[in-house]
Amino acid sequence: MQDSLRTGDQKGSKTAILQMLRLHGTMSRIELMRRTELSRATISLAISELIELKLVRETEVRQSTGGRPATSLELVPDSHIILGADLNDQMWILGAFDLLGNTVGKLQIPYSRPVPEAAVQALTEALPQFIQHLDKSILPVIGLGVPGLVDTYRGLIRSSAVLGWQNVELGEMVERNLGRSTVVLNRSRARGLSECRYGAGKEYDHMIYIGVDTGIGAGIYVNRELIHGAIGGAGEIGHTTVDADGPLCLCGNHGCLQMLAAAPAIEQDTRRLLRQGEPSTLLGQPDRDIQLLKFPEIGAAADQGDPLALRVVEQAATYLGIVMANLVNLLNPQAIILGGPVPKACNSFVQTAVKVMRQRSMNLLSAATAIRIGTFDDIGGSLGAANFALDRHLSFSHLLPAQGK
Amino acid sequence: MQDSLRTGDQKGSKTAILQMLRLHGTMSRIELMRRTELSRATISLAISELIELKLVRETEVRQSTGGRPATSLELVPDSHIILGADLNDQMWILGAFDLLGNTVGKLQIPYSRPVPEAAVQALTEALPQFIQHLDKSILPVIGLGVPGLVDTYRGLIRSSAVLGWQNVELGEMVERNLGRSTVVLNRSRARGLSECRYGAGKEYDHMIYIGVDTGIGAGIYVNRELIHGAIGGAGEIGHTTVDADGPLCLCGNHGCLQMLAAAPAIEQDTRRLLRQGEPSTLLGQPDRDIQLLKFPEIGAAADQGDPLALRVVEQAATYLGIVMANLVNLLNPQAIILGGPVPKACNSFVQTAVKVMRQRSMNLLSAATAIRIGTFDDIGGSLGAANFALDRHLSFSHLLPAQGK
DNA sequence: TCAACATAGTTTAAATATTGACATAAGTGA
DNA sequence: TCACTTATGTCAATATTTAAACTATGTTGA
Repeated sequence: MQDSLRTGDQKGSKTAILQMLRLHGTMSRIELMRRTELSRATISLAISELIELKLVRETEVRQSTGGRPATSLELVPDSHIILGADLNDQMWILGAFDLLGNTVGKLQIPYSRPVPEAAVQALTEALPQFIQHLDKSILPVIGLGVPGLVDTYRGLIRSSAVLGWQNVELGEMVERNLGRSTVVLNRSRARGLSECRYGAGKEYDHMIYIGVDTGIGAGIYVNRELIHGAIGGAGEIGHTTVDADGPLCLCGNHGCLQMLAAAPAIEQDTRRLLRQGEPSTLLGQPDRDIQLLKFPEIGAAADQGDPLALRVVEQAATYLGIVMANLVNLLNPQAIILGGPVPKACNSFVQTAVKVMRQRSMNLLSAATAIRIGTFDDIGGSLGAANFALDRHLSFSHLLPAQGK
Repeated sequence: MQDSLRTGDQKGSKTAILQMLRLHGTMSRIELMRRTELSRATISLAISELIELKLVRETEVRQSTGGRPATSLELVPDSHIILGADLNDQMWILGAFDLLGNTVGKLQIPYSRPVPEAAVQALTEALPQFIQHLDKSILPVIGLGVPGLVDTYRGLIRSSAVLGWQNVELGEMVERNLGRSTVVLNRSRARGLSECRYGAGKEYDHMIYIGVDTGIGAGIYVNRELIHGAIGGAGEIGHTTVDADGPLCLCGNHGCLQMLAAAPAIEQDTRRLLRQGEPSTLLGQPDRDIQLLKFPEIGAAADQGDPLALRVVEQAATYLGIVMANLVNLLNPQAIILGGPVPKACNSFVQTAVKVMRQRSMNLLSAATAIRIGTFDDIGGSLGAANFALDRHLSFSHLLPAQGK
């Protein structure tokens, strides 16, 4: 788990090419030449061998640009399988994926008690049967996306409010039980990585993912790779202070973003206003239990113009928009991907957040920033975690014929 | 100017070794082996040749750790010279540096009129004489650190409030006049790069530089390299919104950090309170012209316990501290370097900013973040710009004997 | 004091990787 | 059709990298 910090060795043109195709998708030989800074001859030779090895394949012949048309190349999707899992407080979502990010297997694994041992045991018991179905070569790594602050370099969950765990050496526990190299990262970062490589962000080299669910998490991607920071904690956007006098957060500070803009905040504000007697279509039948009102319904009401819901949603989205503006000024991303159920279920939330972001960020930077809604649902975390594990561990050395150790 | 995005080609062990020594400083052969992921043999051979070429030298023999002691290696400082310049609204500060970051020449070049042509002309006229003194090999690049929003990939100043310039193709202008490859970047990012490589940040791989002067700018460094973002605008921290109802900024938004925490804000607040008749040691003689009161004096008064000055300084530092806390949560840096005259001249400013930062960021992340005061004075921008030019352009291919093109 | 061990660095032939230069392929437009 | 453009293939020549055996220089403890 505690490899060096570098992602993917650059040794050998074949490795470099595979890495490039994995991170950036389809490319022609000429494009590979430019991006890898290798010669045409080297690329040509290496590609022949990789096609021979059935790791790469030609797809379409493109439009001519005035000469011989280029041929697109991509990884052969069904040559190898990678595994990833996304953890929440009730279950794992385990996924198996090919090298193009397609899901080839998915399984929900509930665990009995809210303790690390139970979670690890459930995963350990379920995995053998899960991978039995997959007759292809499964790479000997697994990535785990978990909520909370994770020291990725040590596979250590430092602290997770969602799980109620502290200092859990999850990486080592799983590695011992599963016998495969294990990489642990924050699940928002994992979900963002799947968007970055295969989803809404796949056109962008520099992007930020923001997941809005019961909390708010983020991932920052530079050149399609995740930024970690000192201990793997980069991206804790949910604890950005947006209102110094705001409500107390579990982290000990006041006015953290996720106390003001995540789904629970929207639900609470809505209930409070309803109790104060404000009119709203959300009341419906008179015996309606306000306590059962959940976000999807509120978001839908806002999109349909219900004034109360709209007001609450816009308030929350404004906070997010301010943080997004700061992100734009600070990191100048090509795109921000808004993921998670809240942006997906509520268009007015997104509209407001983006409007505020555009207002409050520098025009020149804002103009260079695209906004997209996340592509993946609950499988995104597993896909991203699996990819991250591959980033960290193999760099395809396992796929190529052995030459020396 | 519009090379590929990659920094430094990885071709050849010698290039990789030189790059490693340049970015990370002194290292032994074994450490180089680990960080470059090359074999001992390769390192050993390459180092021999590099010593032969007088590009690398052995320095001390270290303490033994239970076996043969390692020998430290570093770049030979006086083998080559790089050039950089830092622009403000009145002059260039031109510098020449060796490969260890030592200043071997410095010159202030005022320019007559506040237009790009005059600035470029002044630089063009002064340079030949400046480099005449330096009898060593001067690498054919120059880096320019300028205030404002810079599209680094195009050498274009998009917009600079300090200079009053818009869409100036400075890179091309200078390149044409000087006949050397020119790289333009924001000067705060340049100043931070000098701290990152040679100054207060040289122990850290992941750091953030914040310069507090008449404005506030920043640079973000991951693995000792500058993060650019989509158009080179990453680091515009001065326009972070910290008080949505705050004063109007030149950028068009309200409550930007640099309107509340930079030197002019401190000066204005102090004057306002003095005019309101608040007691302070700053008044001194009764005929004192309040309008002439400048930051260094206010900072000194705050450090000596003057209540008015302290109050103003602490207010400004609190805003900065909030932004620093957000930076810690968002990027999890190993260190934040506070540069520029304000932190340097006023200890209480720093104390307060750090205190607020520690309060408002996640404990686990804050505990991993060191705070340092910048090392360099006005030469830092030139040094950083020169380094950045080397990062972008040569990667030492010019230093090694030619083999092919 | 000396053997046993630990860490750092060198040398060699042999294996691998990369390239320049030239050849070929497949399109466009007059 | 020819002249031109862009993309790709081939191969001998060259450059780089490595495994493995060896040398060098320290510590530790009987």
